[in-house]
Amino acid sequence: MIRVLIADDEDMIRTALASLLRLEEDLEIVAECRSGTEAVDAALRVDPDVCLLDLEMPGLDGVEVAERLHGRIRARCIVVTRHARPGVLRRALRAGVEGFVPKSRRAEEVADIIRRVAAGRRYVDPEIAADALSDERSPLTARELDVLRAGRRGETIAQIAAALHLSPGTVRNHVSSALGKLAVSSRQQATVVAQERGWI
Amino acid sequence: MIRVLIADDEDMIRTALASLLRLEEDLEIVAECRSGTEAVDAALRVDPDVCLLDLEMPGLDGVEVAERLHGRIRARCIVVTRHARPGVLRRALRAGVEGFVPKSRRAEEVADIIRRVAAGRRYVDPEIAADALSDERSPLTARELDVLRAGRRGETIAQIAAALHLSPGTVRNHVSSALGKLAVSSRQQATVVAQERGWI
DNA sequence: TCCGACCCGTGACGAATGTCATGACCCTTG
DNA sequence: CAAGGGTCATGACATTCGTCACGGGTCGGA
Repeated sequence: MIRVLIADDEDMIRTALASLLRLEEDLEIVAECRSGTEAVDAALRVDPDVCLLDLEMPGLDGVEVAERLHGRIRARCIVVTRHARPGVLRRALRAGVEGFVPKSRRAEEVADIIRRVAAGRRYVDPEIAADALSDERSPLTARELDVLRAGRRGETIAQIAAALHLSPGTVRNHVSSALGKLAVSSRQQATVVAQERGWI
Repeated sequence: MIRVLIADDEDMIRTALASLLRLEEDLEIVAECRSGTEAVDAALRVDPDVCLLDLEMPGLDGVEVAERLHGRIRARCIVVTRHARPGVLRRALRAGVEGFVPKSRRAEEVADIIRRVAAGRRYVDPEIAADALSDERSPLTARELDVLRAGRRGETIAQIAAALHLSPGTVRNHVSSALGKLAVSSRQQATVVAQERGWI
């Protein structure tokens, strides 16, 4: 019996998937979560075999959840996303994710992907994988991405600095460096292009 | 037997819903469509009892599909949407839609809503309906919205001014006024909240 | 070993941004 | 008519932001 955690903030898709997966005799849904933080808590508590994580969630997104779980529990993570881009895939793989599925796949395939990942294999959507090979990687360093991510809702430099436990000056240096690489001139523009390319 | 057409461009949610509805003995899925135009064609061809239409679709959106079908066939339409807002609801009702369901509802409820609408009754999500009555309209003026829209990708004040044929000072005044109403302190934050509430 | 990259921090500078006061013009409404 | 709201504009002001130069630290690869 494969024990599965599902996290998606959209009730309709989450409950629909859960109902379908419950019909499978070898799968058991042990947790349904509607946010990233909820998913982390639940995963640490119930210790599932597989986590099916939506990427777009309030608070922590799917990849961030996988990062936090990676190494702490044995669960293997599958990230599901609406906008599948090569950059997101890379970020997910770096976070130790074992499965990557765009929502343009059919729901029927999800059960098989869960079984596959539970069996220790990986699953990466073939189309996205092909794109990822041919596509340019983010020129931004980890810290530069952190800073943009922490400021993506218009937070001030001071707030970003506090959130990342950095000095404001350091934050501005990272920002400035990122702006140069992206050839833009404001943080807001930088977050827009970074999001479009799936780097955040 | 209630004959149902489903239209949603996202394969995972559409196939998941279709599979669930197929389990209901009194429902029959007679068409699955991935775009608005496809939905119109299929509806005219198969003459379903109920159309379950996603709002966010490429080409024609759900409300536009309902408009085109209204009066031509007897099918009753239900619009499903991710971002349910009073404004959208008003538009849907004007288009002759009989059901309005946000994706924050559980999938299990969909079958009942379909039966209800097929029986000639209406279904409007209670929460959204309440919002619509209390009229949560934007406190921003037309110009303030224009300015935020023109700057939503991080454009500078000067660029916004040029785009709207205004003086930079005027733009800053509108921005400042909008920031006060939204209780935020930067343009980027303002665009984030305005977008979240569906005002931009 | 040294070099390069990334990371963290400081300080200073100019430019952009947001705030405020003020005044003008058009509307609509009472 | 008068009052009020929205629009447009100007100028002054403090703050924030992005840039630059600089120094110190770690770490991995040549």
